[in-house]
Amino acid sequence: MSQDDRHAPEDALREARRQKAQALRERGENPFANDLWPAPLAELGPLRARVSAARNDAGRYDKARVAELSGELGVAHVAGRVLMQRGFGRAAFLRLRDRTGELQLYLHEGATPQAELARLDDIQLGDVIEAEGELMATDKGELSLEVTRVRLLTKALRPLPDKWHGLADVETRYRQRYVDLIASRDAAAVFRARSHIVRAVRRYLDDDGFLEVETPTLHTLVGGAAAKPFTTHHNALDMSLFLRIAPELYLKRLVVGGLERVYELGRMYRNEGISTRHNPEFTMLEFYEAYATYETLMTRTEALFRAVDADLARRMPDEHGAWLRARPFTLDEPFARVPMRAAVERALAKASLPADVHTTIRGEGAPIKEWSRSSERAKKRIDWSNYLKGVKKCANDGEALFAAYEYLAEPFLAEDYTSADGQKSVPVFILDYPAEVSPLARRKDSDPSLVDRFELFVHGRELCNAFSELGDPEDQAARFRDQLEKKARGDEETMDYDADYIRALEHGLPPTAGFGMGIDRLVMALTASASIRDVILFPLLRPEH
RNA sequence: GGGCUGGUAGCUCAGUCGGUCAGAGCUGCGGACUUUUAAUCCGUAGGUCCCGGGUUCGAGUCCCGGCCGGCCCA
Repeated sequence: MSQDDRHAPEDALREARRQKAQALRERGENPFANDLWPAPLAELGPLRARVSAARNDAGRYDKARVAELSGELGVAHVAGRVLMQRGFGRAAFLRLRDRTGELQLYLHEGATPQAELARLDDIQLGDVIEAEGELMATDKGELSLEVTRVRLLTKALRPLPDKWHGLADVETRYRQRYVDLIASRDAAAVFRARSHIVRAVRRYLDDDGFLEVETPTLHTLVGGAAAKPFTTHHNALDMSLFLRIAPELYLKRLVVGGLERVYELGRMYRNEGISTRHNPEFTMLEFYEAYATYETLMTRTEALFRAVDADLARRMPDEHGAWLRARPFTLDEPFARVPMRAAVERALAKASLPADVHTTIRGEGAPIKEWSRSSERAKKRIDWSNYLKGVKKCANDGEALFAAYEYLAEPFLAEDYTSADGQKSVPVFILDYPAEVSPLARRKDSDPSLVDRFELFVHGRELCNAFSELGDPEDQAARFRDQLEKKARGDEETMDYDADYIRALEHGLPPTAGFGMGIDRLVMALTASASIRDVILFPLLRPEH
């Protein structure tokens, strides 16, 4: 505790709690104990599960059935945080939560000794307690522990948020996640889901013979993606370093080295703006598979999504049902596979625009005013001014196709590619990107201006980026040189020339396909979360004060 | 970076046209109640109305600036 805290006037709620703690101390008890009673702890979830057969459809428990089913259980020892408390004369109900679930504690004169009932005076919402008692159901059918012994373990000196509304202030939710996790079941569920999702991703890859590796996060060169890096410095070597923006080039070196199926799941750092879809540090999965193509990886992507979602459904069935309904997309139908050029053409048709807009716009005097009157979409929802600005910066046909895709097609993916019943969007693979915007991908054999690459969009949001890897060291060296030119022209999101990577390629990269996916965005999609901050425990915020 | 929007008790929120507007519920405290489900009932305490200026007889309310958020766009 700092000097300031100690001398600050304490609000009445904290003072009342502090006094209760002091009263305990004066009785020779510790309000911050760690000596639990020696009996082993029963977990609340399993305790509930034990008598689940006594539960009816309305969630009420049958008294007699509970007594029957909990027969040999005897006295159970439980511990957790007090979430609700109702005094009722010489009886009381407490709701207790541990990491596995919640259970009501029922204290009353019939079963609870006077001395134990008196201890309720010390216990408040938010406190951590232990208790002993037998499982029973109340007249109203609420599963309860009929308490014979109770004890405060940890006094909470701060009050919990509103018990009904919880913590609504989003800023406080992000800054004081510990409170959010106590007060909001939904928030806690998202982070449990995240853990299951990450493990399911690992399991999918492990089961298919992929090796998990760890590569450096401190890089001497910028590579593997188009993004601005954070910089730092190593004192002993007096050397500038970049926090990694992608692990790609290291992982492909490992494929050269014979680790033909590798993956890394870890934190990346990009020195860019913050939004509902961007946090400066985020978690990415990359995997590389030798003797595979981007076609292989599309099949894998669908399998991976479905495997992860099925796992989530098994582990969190109740929450998963709610997320499933909240999701604006479905994984039940085949993902759409659309070459970028076709996506642009289709989007133009949907906006009732001429089929050559994306080429005509590059010339002088493009009739944008006339185009924007073609349809509601063209008028209100296509950002012509930024599209035009973007087109002006394009140095070649490839970049122009990409700009057309970005402004004409991508904003409408969610509505243009829907399930058979039209109720939900389907995920869309956009394929065959221009080589100019894909410096690490292999050119298509049938059209060298394009590359064997896809990105996956789930309800219009980019989740994955994958391609058949460029194994030709000379082509790769030329692409690196292009990046240097872009940098010289002022582009801040370019890669450095990585000579060692070229040397690695000269030893021979087997035909390989590689895949990257934002884990945070995957969690957002599966849990129907609106902001990346809802799936990152401690998102970056400006400091308080 | 731009547009819109928010900040009132520990928490959730109301506060009209600038004039008894410093309010409610929860939480806390005191009390009643032996099966509650946001328990109920009675009583009570709790405020830098984000910060700083300005306009005004008078500002939570209007204006300007700042701080910290949210949403959308870049």
